[in-house]
Amino acid sequence: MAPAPAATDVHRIFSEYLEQHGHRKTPERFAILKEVYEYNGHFDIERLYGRMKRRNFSVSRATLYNTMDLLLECRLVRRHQFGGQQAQFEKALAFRQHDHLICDTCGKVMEFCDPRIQSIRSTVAEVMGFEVHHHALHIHGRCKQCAAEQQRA
Amino acid sequence: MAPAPAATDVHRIFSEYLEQHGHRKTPERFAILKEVYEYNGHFDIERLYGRMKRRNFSVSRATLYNTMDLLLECRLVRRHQFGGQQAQFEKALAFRQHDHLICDTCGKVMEFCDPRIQSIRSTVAEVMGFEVHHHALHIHGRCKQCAAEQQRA
DNA sequence: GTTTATGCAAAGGCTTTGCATTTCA
DNA sequence: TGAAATGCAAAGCCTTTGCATAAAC
Repeated sequence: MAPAPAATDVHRIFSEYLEQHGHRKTPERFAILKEVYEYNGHFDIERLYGRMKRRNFSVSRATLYNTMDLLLECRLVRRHQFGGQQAQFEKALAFRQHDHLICDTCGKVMEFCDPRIQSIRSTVAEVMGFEVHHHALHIHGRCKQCAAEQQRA
Repeated sequence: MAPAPAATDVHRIFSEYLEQHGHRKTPERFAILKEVYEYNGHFDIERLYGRMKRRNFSVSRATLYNTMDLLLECRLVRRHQFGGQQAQFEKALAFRQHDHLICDTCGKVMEFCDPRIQSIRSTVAEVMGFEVHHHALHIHGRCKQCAAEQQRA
């Protein structure tokens, strides 16, 4: 597992990305980046919006959406569509590649890693002539706790 | 691979499901089922709506959404969220378990099978104490054709 | 000084909901 | 006949867009 990058690394990566693509370095963009990287786990735009407002750095939802696009572009953030209609985000650095377990009973999202997914990717690339960029494996079901609760009832 | 069930099998499965759950057997429901099973590949609600209207069996969008929920419930249909905001559906019987390759350039969705995904499911169930119901593996990237086109340019 | 980003509010797209009408059992 | 399904339109979310204002370069 790669060492967790410091906040300054992330800042630098974003800064260089903006520079190389002719985007401006606005305080909003860096504030959002910072906020995103202080978040553990998944969050949606509304939650991020509320949190930044509470911390007295209000940004508009439009800017949040725009900036998330930039962060996705430079791979500092990942986007997921777990179930509902709103996208979930999470920081992309600092954590090794992982996939998701989704409890359809309580909505909890857990992470897991399995090296076999890498070999599947390689096989697909080879057999289908497909250039793999990324993947998402979602395993749905019922978590341990919910199964236990069901048992008691 | 299980033999492809005839239309009558599917009809019977749905019929029994409706009966056992105290739902009514309306002509709309069976018409939708039939339409869904005549579809090859993925489709969204709007497409299904248009197709049924053209074939002179108009149903409301509301009924389509309601009926798809029933079909999902009895596992005759699967729902996917590939990229955008609208759900994609496909019939669930007649095809073996498969996963999806999504070309982010042209939007095409292809299918593939890999037995290793089954062992991942088993491992997750065992190690995490998770009761697995179903999964979705989406591999994103660029398809052969789009890669070739890119080459020429 | 230009050009790009921000913020707000309006518009958009997909899905759900409410309610009157119809239909199944 | 009574309960449930249908259809329509309105409302709900999440997201995108348009445009005036503000800010970066």
